[in-house]
Amino acid sequence: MKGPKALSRRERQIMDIIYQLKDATVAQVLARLPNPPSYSAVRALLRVLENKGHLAHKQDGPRYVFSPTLSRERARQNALKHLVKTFFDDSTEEVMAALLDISEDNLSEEDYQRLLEMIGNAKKEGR
Amino acid sequence: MKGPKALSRRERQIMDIIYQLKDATVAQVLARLPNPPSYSAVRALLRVLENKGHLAHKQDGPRYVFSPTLSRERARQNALKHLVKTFFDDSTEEVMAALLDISEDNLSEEDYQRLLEMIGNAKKEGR
DNA sequence: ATATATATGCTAAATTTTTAGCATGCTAAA
DNA sequence: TTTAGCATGCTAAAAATTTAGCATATATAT
Repeated sequence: MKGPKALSRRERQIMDIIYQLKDATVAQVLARLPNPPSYSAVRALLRVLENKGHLAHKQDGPRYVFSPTLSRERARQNALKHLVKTFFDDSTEEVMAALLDISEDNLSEEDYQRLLEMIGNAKKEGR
Repeated sequence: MKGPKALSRRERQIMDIIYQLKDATVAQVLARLPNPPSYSAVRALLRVLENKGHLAHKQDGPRYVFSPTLSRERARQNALKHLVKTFFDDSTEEVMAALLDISEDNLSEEDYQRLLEMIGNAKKEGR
């Protein structure tokens, strides 16, 4: 049961939507897909993703609710590592700079304070 | 020409490779592709990406060197924003935590110092 | 109880992606 | 200069993805 890691275009879009929502019904996915195809098409894709082992579903009343099989934490780590390697030469500092750049409008005094503390703690523990 | 943003599986793989290398020849891309196809196949994909406006090439001696049309900075921002939204609920702090987590083994005392300074500066300017 | 709306299961077709192959040109070395 | 080695341009087939449609079940409201 070896799955190739690389998802197709639609599969990737769907996984992203579900990671964002934590879990989702067919209708929720459909509503968020760009150039949305038919309801049937979305169901087919979800079935494919489930067969590939990327999603699982549970019944919720009359409908299915799909969620990722990989934990959010692991998925995050993988995605972040890939990003850092692809766009930032594995430089933590450059990522930090970019992160502060895209965040700055939304950060309060207290937010900055917490960020400083986080790094302070990491510094202590990480040695 | 306005192209749809969503790339196919191979296209995405190739773009990632080129973003990582800044620019690349056919051979370089081929060498890094998982389950590498033929040389011809890679060239075809590069041509497609160029037609879609994602890549441009310049001649370097006998061969082509391909590079992204979108600036590294913009590409970074887009990718980071997408990641933060998809996996971190748009929470800067959670991203920071994850970043520190995957980085901690590689950070020196001085690195931490610089990170603290960066945030200190952002705090000042960002208000 | 019946009609309506919304689900899923399954199948097959349309489209896109991915790939390889052949022809040709340019560079470099014998 | 002739030849071997790579490079590209182009074309078309193979494979995978993406899509829609029909049959059927189930809940909901009239």
